[in-house]
Amino acid sequence: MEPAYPQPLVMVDTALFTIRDERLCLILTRRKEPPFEGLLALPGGFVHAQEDADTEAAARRVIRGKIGFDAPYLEQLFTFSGAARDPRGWSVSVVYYALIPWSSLEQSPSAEAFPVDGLPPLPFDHRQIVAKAVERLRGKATYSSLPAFLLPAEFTMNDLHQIYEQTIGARLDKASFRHKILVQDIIEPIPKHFRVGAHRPAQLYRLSSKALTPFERKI
Amino acid sequence: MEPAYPQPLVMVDTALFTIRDERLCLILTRRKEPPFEGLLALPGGFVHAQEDADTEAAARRVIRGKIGFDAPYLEQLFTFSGAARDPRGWSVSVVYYALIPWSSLEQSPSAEAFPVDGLPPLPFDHRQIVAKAVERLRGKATYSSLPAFLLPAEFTMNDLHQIYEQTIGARLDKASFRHKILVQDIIEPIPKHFRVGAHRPAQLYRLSSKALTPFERKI
DNA sequence: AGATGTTATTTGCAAAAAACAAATAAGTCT
DNA sequence: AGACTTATTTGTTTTTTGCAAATAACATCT
Repeated sequence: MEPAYPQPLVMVDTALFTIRDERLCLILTRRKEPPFEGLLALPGGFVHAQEDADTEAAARRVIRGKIGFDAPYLEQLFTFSGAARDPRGWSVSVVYYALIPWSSLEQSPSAEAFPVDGLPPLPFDHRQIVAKAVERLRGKATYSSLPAFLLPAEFTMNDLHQIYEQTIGARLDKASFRHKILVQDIIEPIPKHFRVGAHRPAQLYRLSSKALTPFERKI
Repeated sequence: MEPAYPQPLVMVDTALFTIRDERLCLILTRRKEPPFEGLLALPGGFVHAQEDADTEAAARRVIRGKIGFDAPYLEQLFTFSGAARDPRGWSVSVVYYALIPWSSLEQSPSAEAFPVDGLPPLPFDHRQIVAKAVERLRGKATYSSLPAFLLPAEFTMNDLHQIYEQTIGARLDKASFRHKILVQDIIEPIPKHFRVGAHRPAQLYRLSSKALTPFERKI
């Protein structure tokens, strides 16, 4: 009934996205133990069947340990497995990705953000994991409000526009973008709230309750 | 270094989709061992770190054991975990879903297909797994050629149209559908091949090499 | 105060895509 | 041959996009 086989190692890893200086970045952590001690890597750890309700709870524990609070958006990405990915033996890693506004990270000093297009060498199969995470984020950005979770609670249409351009990695027409976003009802203007500056004030928006509904699309 | 905790059970489960009598169905298997002996369930099994290169290899092994050949389309769906999902204790199940043309299933007698909207009671958290698998399939159908993998190698435009309607669960205009599919280049007509019947013959198509590229879309 | 610079937001129009309705094509069956 | 049925194309209307330019709103400078 119980399998006679030795059990594989079960762990979680996390890809924590943020946008700093208008660039898509990942939070990395310096490993304090072997293997790969001293190297920068994705934050992760073993799943403790006693304390963790499930792997998502384990991921949340890891993230809280790293940045000190919960990520506004967290989603399971993919499960990586095999004998080659970890020198300690055959392992399974359930990977989660999260979106975190840089504004909330600035105070936690332990969190260092590295642009995804200029990452240092990563241990294990973390390079592959990052590739998959970026691909997923890009993919979802084209038909959902995901990128908005990289912004603080209040943001302007331009903030949103820029963050979509960053995550998708392409130029988007301003007028069309504005129209499509408003039609989707994923954000709502905050009455009488504007960001003031040296120029015309910009309307501030917040996510609406429909924010997580994927955009309507039919084949 | 190695965790002091008892290791969780690691298994794979599979959601095997097919279309029979114009209805979206799942292949279920009757459990031969406790727990839930005798009940119908998703095909699955333990991951054997020795024989399975990774969880995808384990899934393929399970599928081959069930239907006797490889599925034309296989993709990781999600990893379910927790103490409550299996009476034997805390477990992780990496779930894969596959698309299989009914035509290739008709000969293997062990494969029984049940319409997804009329499934029998399922053990473990298999009900949840099914829900997630259907959701994923529906989602991907709106922007990819996935449903085409439920068809045999040669099919008509009407076959394809019906299968999209089935998986998406909505009506699609025939003329628009035809145009969009052809523009995407995911299928190609087989020269001089037609399905003949009591009426006007229908052009036969096959998947093109671009079949797996998701449709182009911008926000 | 008024001119100027700069960013935000709206408007208008041409082009493309989609939805809808209907006609035409190509066989079998009687 | 004519009726019937399904496949495929065509045409028209409506909606969405892409692009360019105009207008709005403020701070700052003169």
